[in-house]
Amino acid sequence: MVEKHELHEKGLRLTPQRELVLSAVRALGHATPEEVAEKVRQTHPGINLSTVYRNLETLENVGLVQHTHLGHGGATYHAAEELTHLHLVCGTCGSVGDAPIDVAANFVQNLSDDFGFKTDVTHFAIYGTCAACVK
Amino acid sequence: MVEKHELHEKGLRLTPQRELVLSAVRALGHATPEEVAEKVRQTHPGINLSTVYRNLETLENVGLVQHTHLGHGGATYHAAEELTHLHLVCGTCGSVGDAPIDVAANFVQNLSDDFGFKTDVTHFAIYGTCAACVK
DNA sequence: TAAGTTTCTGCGAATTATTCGCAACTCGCT
DNA sequence: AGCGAGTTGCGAATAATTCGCAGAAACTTA
Repeated sequence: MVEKHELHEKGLRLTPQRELVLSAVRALGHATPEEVAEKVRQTHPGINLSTVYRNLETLENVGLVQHTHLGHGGATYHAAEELTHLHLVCGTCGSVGDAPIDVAANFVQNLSDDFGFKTDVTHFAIYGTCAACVK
Repeated sequence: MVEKHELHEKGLRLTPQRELVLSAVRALGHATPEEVAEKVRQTHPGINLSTVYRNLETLENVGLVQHTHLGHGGATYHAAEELTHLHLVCGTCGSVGDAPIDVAANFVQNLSDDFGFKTDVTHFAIYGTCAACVK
């Protein structure tokens, strides 16, 4: 249980709810708080939405989870281990595709060279139209 | 009055409120609905927030205005003419910097070639840390 | 340029998303 | 076991955005 360590280091506890939220995020790939709650409730109906919100926040502080803004309103969360790709959000159908980070390597380099801006590639969503919707 | 034409073509009307919202967006560069409303109210206090929301939406449909998600929660709006730059959002200080579109040209090309994904460069925000905060 | 039609506006209420306060509970240390 | 601090559930509080309506205004046409 890797996460136990991370949590205890910061005086935090490993509760069943916290574990469930984390594994839901891992299972879902990327999901909104609402979706995480729904997933968790499939096995543990009693869990409160507030708890999900709070745990997502806590897990993010610890670095086990991270969030991204995928366009519309809400944030979506990912497990930290899976942050090895970009998100391609389709404005037409709403789907979220993945692309390896290195497609952006050049771009990130440009921003760094020209503006001193250090891009957090994993945190941003790329907006456009997916291949399926282009037709 | 260029916008009159755009509106009438789609059976829409040019109302004072609509004009005010548009010029507020143009004056502000980029702003949230709330900020637009505030700006408009400096000269015309009676304007309703709902009206601002509705007009931003309408103006966007017509193509005079466009919105972007700059990270946090809400959308921010820009005049269509000014959409010639990317937005570099600093996660540390919250500032929004600009960069010319062509820094991303290569990146956009990659996504198109490799994934058939047509990126809307003007619509997304790039998240990271600005030069000032890197130090 | 007056009348008619249809889109807008203002307003308040309804939604949706997220956060808070608090008492009861429980995790982890001793 | 027992204690103290972090957590949970729950309901209420906020914040952000959307809706429904009735009256007001903007085009169109004659």
